[in-house]
Amino acid sequence: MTSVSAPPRVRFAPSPTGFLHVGSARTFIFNWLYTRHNHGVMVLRLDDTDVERNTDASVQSIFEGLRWLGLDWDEEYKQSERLDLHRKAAEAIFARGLAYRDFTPAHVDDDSPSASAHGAWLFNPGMREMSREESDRRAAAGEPFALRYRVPRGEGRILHFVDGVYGAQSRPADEVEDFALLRSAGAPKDRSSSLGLWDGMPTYHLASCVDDADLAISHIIRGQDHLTNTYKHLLIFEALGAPAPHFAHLPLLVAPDGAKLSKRKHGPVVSVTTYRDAGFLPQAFVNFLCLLGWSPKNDRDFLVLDEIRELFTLEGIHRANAVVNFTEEDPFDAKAVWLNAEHIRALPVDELSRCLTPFLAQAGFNPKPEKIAAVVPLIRERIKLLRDAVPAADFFFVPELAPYDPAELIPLKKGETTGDAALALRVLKTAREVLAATPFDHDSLDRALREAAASLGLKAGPMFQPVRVAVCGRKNAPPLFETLMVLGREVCLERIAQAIVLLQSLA
RNA sequence: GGCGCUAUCGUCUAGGGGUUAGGACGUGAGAUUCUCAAUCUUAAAACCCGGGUUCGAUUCCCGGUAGCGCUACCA
Repeated sequence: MTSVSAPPRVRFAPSPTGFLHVGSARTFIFNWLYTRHNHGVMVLRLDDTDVERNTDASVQSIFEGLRWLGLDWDEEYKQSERLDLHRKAAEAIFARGLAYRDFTPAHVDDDSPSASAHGAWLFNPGMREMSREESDRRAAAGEPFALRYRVPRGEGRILHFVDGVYGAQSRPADEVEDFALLRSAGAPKDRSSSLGLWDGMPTYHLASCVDDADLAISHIIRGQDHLTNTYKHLLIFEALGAPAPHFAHLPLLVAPDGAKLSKRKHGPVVSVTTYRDAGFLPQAFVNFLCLLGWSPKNDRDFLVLDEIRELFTLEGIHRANAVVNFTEEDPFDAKAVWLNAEHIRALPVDELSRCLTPFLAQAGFNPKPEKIAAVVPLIRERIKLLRDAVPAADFFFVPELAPYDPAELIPLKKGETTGDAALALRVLKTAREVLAATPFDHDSLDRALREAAASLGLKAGPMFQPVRVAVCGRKNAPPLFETLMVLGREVCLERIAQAIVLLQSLA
C-alpha cells in the first residue's frame, strides 16, 4: 500500500519528417509536465526509422523548436543508432514463434481503398501458416520478406489496458491484424551482408516498443491516434518479455474544419517557428497549448510554467479533440494572442527589452538598450505580439519621420469633416514655444501644455492631437508626455517645426 | 466497410440527477482617459437528436447522428 514507486521514466519521441508541429510541441509539453510534476526522468528520442522521409534539416528544426520552448530533458537517443537492438529483438520474437515471415511483395499504396472494402484485413493464411522449413528455405534463397507478428487467434484472448486519460480499454486479439515488425529488405542484390536474413528496417511499432522497453520507459503519453495501436504494442512488450508501461493518450489538436492539423492543408500555422517568428513568448505559447485539452479546473487561464507543473495531472485532460481556432486572415488563435499580451505585460522591463531587440533589429533599428528600456513601458500594453513593437514604436527610433497625412494634424470635432487648420497651426506654434522653455519632466510638461491649451481656449484633446501627430507621425500613440520625454526636446522641437511647415503648405 | 474514441456558448473549458449551467477568449454596449491601448461594468451566447431509468435528466443506460482515429511493410 505504502510502497514508494520508482520515479517515472517518460519519453517524447518525435519523428523528424518536418519542422516541429504544434501538436508535437503540445505532446512534448504534456510529457514534460507529467515528468516534472512527478519528479521523473525525461527522455528525448528521435524516432527516425523512416529513412525515406527523415532529414537532417528536420532534426535541426525540431531541436530548435524544443529549445525555444524552454523545456529540458535528461536523456537523448536516436532510434536509428539502435538498429541492431531492434533486429535482434525481431529475431528473438521470430525464434519464439511469435512472428513469421511474409513473402508477399510489398504493395505500393494505390489510392483506392478497394482492398479493405469489406471488413478489415487480418492476415494472409498462406504466409502465417507456412512451415518453418519452407520459410527458412525461401529466406535463405534471398527472397525478400517482411516479418509479421503472429497475433493470437481463436483463443478468445482479450487485450486490455487502463488508459490514463480514456480509462479501461479492451479489444479481442482476434480483431488485431498481423502487423509488420520488420519491413521487407527489398531485392536481395541490394543487400550487402552475405546472409541478410534480418536486414529489414524495423517498423515504428517494433522500434518504438523495443526502445521503450530497453530504456525502461514507464509512462507513454502520446497522441490519441495511437490509442488503437496500443493493443499491438501490448503484444510486442509481451513478446519482449517486458512489462507493459502505463499509457495515456492525448486528444488531438484539430483545425477549425475538424481535420487534423497538417502542413499541406493548413500551412505554416502548424509550425512552432511561425509562432516564434511572429513574436510569441515561449511561456505564452506553452500556456496556450496546455489549455488545449487540459484544464487546471480553477477558472484560471493565465498561468506560468511553475503553476502549470504543480497543477498538472492526467485527470485534468479532456477527452475530446481541441480546435486551434485560426483563419486565413488571422493565423493565430485569439486566445493565444491574448495570453501572449498578458505574458508580455507580466515581463519585467529589461527582459521584455531583450525579447524585443531582435525584432527591432530585423526592422533595421539598433537602439541602445537604455533607449529600448525607456520605450518599453510606453508600448507594453499596446502590443500583443513582439513584432507589433515595430509599428508601435518605430517613430522613437527613426531619424526622420515617415511622411504622414498633414490633415491628421488638424483635430476634428465630432461630425465635422474639415477642421480648423489655422487653429492647429496656432497650437503647434504655441506648443513649440512652450516646449522650448519647459523642463522635460512629466509634471512640468503636463502643467505647461495644459496651461497653453487654456490660453488658447482649448481642452486638452484638441491641444494634444496636433502635437502628438507632429512628433509621432500618427494619431494613435502612447501617452503624450512620456513620449515627448523619451524623444527629447531637440527631436520634438524639430518635428513640430516640420509639422508647422507642412501645415502652412497645406493652406 | 470493420473496430474504437468523442460530443456543454463561435472557440478553449468547469460542472454534474434538482444549478439563475460557471469561467476565459472573442463580439456588442457603457464608464474612464490627451488619442490608442490597458482597466472596470454590462449584454448576447451552449448542454447534438431519440428512447429508457427516475418524482426529476444536460448529467446515468441504449440507439441514432456527426466528427475524429486506427484498419496488409507511415509515425
